[in-house]
Amino acid sequence: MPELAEVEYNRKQWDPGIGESIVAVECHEKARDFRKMSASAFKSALPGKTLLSSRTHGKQMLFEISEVIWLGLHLGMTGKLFAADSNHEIAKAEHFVLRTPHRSLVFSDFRMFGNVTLDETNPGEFPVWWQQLPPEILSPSFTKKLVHSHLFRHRKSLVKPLLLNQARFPGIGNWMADEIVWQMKLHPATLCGDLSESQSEALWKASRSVTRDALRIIGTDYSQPPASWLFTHRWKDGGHCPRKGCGAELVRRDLRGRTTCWCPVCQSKHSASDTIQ
DNA sequence: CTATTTGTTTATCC
DNA sequence: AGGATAAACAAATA
Repeated sequence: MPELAEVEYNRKQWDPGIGESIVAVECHEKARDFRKMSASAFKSALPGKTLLSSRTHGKQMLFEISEVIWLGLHLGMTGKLFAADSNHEIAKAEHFVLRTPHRSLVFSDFRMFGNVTLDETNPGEFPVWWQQLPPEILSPSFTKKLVHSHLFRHRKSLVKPLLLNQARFPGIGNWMADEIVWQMKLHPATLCGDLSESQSEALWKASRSVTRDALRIIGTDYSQPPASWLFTHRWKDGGHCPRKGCGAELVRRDLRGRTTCWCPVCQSKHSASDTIQ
């Protein structure tokens, strides 16, 4: 379930291996996750190097490895990272394992929508693709004005699909997008161009608060969010709106290819151009 | 057996 | 030209 908070949680699962040397790499040769490189090049690049640090940006992860190699990972739909014993046996869905003297760092992804990259740079430099990532939701440059310009540029788009656009809202995924519009009482199929000035500001604020709360609760130890979040009620039919004094039955419907859950009472349509088929 | 899935890229259309 | 959209990708689970 990797959106930015789940990605941050997964990144930390390899922390026990920071500072350790990589003595061997095992991988499944034809794993689709190696779409931008060959598995054999991947296998030979890392032994003898040391895992130095890690960071996330939205749903992207970047692991720094000695002599300036950068391991980029994306978890796709079902990717997971974990640390296991050094004698851990590589399973079918595990696309690679980094062996250190003390443990195995595992990348597992049964649906294979993930992605693996290696980049080499000069000391002190990040890979070009990393430098070009858009401003993170909680960064100072993710301003109210920036969100407003996104809404204007994509004025013909529906608001929920825009929230899933990684070039604009990096790290937001399906449940966070639903949570954001639910929090601001906005119908997910509202046309971006129909949002008022105050709704634009509310969208900026809600993006940031949902991001902050998700990182705090899920990103630290994968805790279950409280029952006051839409999150707790959105996964199957028959859930009820957790907002105080509401309790209406939630609607679950496909919106532009993604299952979307909203409260028909709190998030009622408010313009003729709101369409959901 | 079928329907569903927390993501992204690609092709196509406008 | 740039943006919106549906389809494709793959495999497990209900």
